[in-house]
Amino acid sequence: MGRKQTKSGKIRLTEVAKLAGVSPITASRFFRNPEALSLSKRERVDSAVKELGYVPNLAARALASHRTEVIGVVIPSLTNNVFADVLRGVYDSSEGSRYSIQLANTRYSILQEEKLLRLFRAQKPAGLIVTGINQTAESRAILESMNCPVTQIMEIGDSPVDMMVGFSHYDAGFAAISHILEQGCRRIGFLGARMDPRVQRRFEGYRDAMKAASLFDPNLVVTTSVPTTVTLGGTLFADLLAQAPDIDAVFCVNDDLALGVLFECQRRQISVPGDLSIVGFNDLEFMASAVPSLTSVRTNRYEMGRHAVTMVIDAIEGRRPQEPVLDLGFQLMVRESSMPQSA
Amino acid sequence: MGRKQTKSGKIRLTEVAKLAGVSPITASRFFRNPEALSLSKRERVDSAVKELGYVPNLAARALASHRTEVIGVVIPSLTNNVFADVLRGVYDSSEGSRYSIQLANTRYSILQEEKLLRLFRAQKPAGLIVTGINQTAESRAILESMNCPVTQIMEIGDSPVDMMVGFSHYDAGFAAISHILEQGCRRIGFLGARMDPRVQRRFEGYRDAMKAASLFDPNLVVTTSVPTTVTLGGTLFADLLAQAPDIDAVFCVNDDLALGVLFECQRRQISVPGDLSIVGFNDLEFMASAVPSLTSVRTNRYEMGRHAVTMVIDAIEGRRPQEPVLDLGFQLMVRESSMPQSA
DNA sequence: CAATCCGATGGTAGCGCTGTCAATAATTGT
DNA sequence: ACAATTATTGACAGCGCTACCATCGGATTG
Repeated sequence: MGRKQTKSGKIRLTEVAKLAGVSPITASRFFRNPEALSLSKRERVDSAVKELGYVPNLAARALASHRTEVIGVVIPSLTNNVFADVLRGVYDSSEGSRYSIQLANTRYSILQEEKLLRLFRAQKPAGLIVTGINQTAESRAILESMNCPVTQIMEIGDSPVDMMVGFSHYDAGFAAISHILEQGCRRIGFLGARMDPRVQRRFEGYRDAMKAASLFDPNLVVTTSVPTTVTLGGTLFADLLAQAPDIDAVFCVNDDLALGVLFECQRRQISVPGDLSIVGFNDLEFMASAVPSLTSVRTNRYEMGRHAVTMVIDAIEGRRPQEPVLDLGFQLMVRESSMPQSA
Repeated sequence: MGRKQTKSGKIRLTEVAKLAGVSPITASRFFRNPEALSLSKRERVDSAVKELGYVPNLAARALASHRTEVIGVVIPSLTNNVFADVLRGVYDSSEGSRYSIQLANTRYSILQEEKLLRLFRAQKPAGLIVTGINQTAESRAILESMNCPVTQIMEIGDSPVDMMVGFSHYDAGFAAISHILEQGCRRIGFLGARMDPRVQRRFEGYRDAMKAASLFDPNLVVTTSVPTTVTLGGTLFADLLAQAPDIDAVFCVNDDLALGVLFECQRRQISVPGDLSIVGFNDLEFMASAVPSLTSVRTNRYEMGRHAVTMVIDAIEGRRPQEPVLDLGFQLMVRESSMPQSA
């Protein structure tokens, strides 16, 4: 594939153009808008590119054209499975397009997010995807000044910076509790770790559902700011049991905690769902596989990633959606762990 | 922070220099090597930058300096927890440095990898981190021609492109089997999914350990090219039982499979470790939490990410390690699932 | 057949920054 | 005190590409 690029002769667009017998600008157009060339020139440039092994210089392109083909993606965590799925959607959607993805990780810090956005600004990205709706005022200002399409993902709210894809965590939390209540449970515990804004809203759904049934009790709530793990699920559950020994169900803000609760139940010989119902959140793959299988709230994370990228690319290319906020909803996946009668 | 950057007046380094009363080149040095400026100029430039809200143009910088401050990272999967940990190390190490990370995902395809490397070449990254040692010849050629430090991660081998951080998957597989044999098991099954090169080498460790004990039997091996899931662990285990009902242990190439096996055992009332020992690989967090707790091989993924970045940055800045290949080893984490006597 | 339009192509002029090297100021040794 | 050295600073040119027009031939039209 192409003659070795010797030290002596750098291959620039000019060299390609010379070999193809066209002007540099025509060679340039070959990459950006090949249809604009006549067939003969297109072929001549094409073979010159291959012959010389030409590699375009992205920095020069960006400088001259005042834009890049980078879509920035800002997420709070790489370790969290939830974002892995979103990212899979993001990368799947961006592949095949001309755009490449630049990832940044806030570690759940809005100050870090602000810093990263500042960094992105220097890169003049073609588009941006950010997580959640709780940016600092400064972050919002940066986003608004950046002059490129922006999509907020994971949740939806009233005042999008630009576009949004997500679902209502409040509604999802509320729906999960409603389901548990329907199963006849009354003392429903709440287990929360890393209380980020979305988890907070799930809690509010829990709280309001419980209040509506006149069953809310602060003793039923155990939370921590520590990052989530399966082991932590067991620990929090032990704390909950100490506070409220009479619980008959637990709602966990994520599936790792739920699995930890299940293991702790096995350790303590607590029968699930006989003695205790368990409901998780996110519907990770293992939930259906556990014994008993674990109820969870399925969130369409992969689709979220896909849509976010598609919306951004469409907007970059002038095809703005008529509706800037896209609600992907959620599905309650009812399984053995919350069906006492089926035990 | 800085006056709004109005449409009319673009803020370039020139503007900053003018306001600070220095030449543009001095202002430029302020960013790249502040110690070279006298204190007074440094302060003047600093306040001019803040006053104008100057944002450097990275493309111009890259074009003029012939380099970028991007480290490319090529991994096969985003969904796999294993790489999430590596990436955490990568991002942790790169933070605070001047370098930013550009991620690319091959989806376990070496052709996709080749394509991505070609793309990276156009960006002239400052350094590169790639997964594994099984690149295509073309990929290797690209890596070698790229003229920047390269670190191969996840495993180690004989002919590094440049540098390496990892461990021997063969040794790890061999060690896991040796441990199971020591516990008195004889019919040890092997469960493998997505047989990538590293998984393949774990298999070779299994095979040789079994052969050394004259216990190898093809009927004990069940593999698939399907990506790994917990559910798949259960399915493969069912297949294994059908092939070899007399097994007394299972070695799973990763922890998801191991968890799936555990669940399947619970479903079938197979006592672990009484009837069957289980050993996983990677030592994900939940392994210690499961009931019974699950034996696994701990791999130092976070450290791998950290070291890879550190080595690359050091090499970029001229501090090459004396030893280009770094073996991070592994630890066998023996837990209840492989200790029959303790049951 | 002139007037008009359109598609294909090229010339010119930078984009915003930094490498190189020379020039100047500050510091040191003897 | 003066040369030699070292810290600071600046002038100039140009990185490789594309935006912006201008051009030019040929097709279309009335």
